[in-house]
Amino acid sequence: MKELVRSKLAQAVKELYGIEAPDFKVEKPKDEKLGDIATNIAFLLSKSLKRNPNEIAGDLANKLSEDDTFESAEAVRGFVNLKFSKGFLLSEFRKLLSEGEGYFKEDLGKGLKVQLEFVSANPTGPLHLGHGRGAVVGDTLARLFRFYGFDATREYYINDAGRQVYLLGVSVLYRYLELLGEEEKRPDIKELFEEEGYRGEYVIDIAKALLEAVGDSLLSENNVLEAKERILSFGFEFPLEYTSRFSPEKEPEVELCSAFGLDMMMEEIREDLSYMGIDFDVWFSERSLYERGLVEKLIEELKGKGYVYEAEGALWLKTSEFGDDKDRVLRKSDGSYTYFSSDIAYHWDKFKRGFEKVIDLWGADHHGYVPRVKAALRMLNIPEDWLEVYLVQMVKLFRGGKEVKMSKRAGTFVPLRELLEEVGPDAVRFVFLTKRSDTPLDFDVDVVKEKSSDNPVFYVQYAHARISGVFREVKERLGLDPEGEDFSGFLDHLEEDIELKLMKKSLMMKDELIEVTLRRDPHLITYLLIDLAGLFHYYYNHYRIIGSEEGVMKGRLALLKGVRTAIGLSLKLIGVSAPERM
RNA sequence: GGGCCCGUAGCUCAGCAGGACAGAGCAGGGGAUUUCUAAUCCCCAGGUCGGAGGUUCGAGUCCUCCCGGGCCCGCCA
Repeated sequence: MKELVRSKLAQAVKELYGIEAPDFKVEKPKDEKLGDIATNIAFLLSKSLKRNPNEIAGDLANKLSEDDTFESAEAVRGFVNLKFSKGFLLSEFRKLLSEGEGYFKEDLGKGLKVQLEFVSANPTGPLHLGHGRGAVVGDTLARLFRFYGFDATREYYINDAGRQVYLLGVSVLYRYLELLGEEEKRPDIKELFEEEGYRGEYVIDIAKALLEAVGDSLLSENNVLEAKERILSFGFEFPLEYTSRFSPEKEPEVELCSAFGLDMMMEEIREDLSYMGIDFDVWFSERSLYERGLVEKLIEELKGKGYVYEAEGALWLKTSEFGDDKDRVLRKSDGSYTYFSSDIAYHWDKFKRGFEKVIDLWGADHHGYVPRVKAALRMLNIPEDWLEVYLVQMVKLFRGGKEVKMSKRAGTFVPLRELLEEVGPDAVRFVFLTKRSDTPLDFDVDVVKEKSSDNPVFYVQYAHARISGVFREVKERLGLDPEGEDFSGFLDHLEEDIELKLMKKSLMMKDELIEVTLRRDPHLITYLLIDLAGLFHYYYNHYRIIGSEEGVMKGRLALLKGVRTAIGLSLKLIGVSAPERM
């Protein structure tokens, strides 16, 4: 509707002054008493027309009051305030009723290929709350992008290369030996585990599964290949991708533990995500970049452009020439590559795969990492605005008014699964979207478990369920079917201001969702939902549907149907269920 | 020392590509239940938008400085 108003204003400016309108704002006024839509256009025109803003606003208001889209158009202190006419709102609302969710659609993306990379947690431990938040924000953005005509891909980057994976193997092996009472036999493993190992209980779980599958056959290095076969034939319910690819090189027993650990962890991560309703389209392996020689190729490419030099036995990239604080190491003096190298290679690969826009969600602790990646991309002649990075801040969990800091299972952090099991995916998703993702979030478990208006998730879902309840009741008592029958013709019978307001808010949801998408602010959807649900609850408490005069009742049923569509769609876009009853 | 983020009602936070008297929920006080789900609704009270300057017709929103809090500054990932 904003676009419609915008074009009418631009048209009016042209007719009145014979000039093109500047880039003006069309927005909801802070105070709804002022009207439905306001614009600052007169302020912007006042300079070029050399006239007082309020006079210009007056001209425009006069012009627009002739338009039957508007009930009124007024100039107030330089603003043009517009109020939609009842006729216009009714005809829009009828469109909503006949088109359903389709009414809210718009082809903004025109098929633009967008990739969203998020979560990408190291597969060396369970997902924690911060990962969950990134997952929800990323997935919601993906849903919005798809709804608005973008060709969006969800991708998870698996850091399955490098030292962390080796350390996972060491940790699993140590716990395995411990289970057999043999840890003293490998002082090298014990020492490394104690210094840098993963200490969470989940490693013991992996070791137990391993022990069950292979018995003590890993005690002797000669049996590693045999152990691999035993794992593969043991009948785990998850794909043993890493294990099956494993081939013995140096320290084969550690490597086998790594591979098996990766398989188990990735399975757990996939389960958590899918429990939250998130399915990735692509699981991209860091290791595959090395296997394809892409990291070497990248370095050759950068060398060819003259951005690489050698110093102190390492290979450096001149990122400082592109806005970074200092140059960064690509290849360490021991010959291994940094995470940075593979990460540039990864983004280079994304570019070559034809993504026209890439959005990364990273943990906020990576913020110092942004300039160097952007610097590298510029060296590769990748456009500045191709990559958008959003940082996701951490989540603190509160229970009984106190912060929950640790978990036995994960060690130093609270695993996402614990929260999911306690409050369910709907609450988790909703609450993760109640704050801007780049600021820290406090998650109060107790609030979300309450079944009252204190709990925003239930509050919104309840509005949806209530409408469904009315529809059920109408069907049973009167044999009417608001879902199937078309009552939109009875909207004329509605006389109350609040009914028009409910229509307006439902219709405006389209503009709001579009703005949320373009500004990448998915958290605002929860506020929009609370707002609309609140207005509905008020209405429900003050006006009866069943028992009103027949025309009014049918009009109200049509109204509720449209409101439910707006709520249902918004819930769907944030991935929260819209229950028929509660 | 440098960088990023934050500081809005007692609490948790919206609002920040400048705009009209600063919003919501919770907590606090008072009310509504012969009813389509009270898992709801209504009313009241509550703020010098951390502080000081600046830009502007107009600043919670932009700029500078200061104060307070969090996070990051590795040939780790």
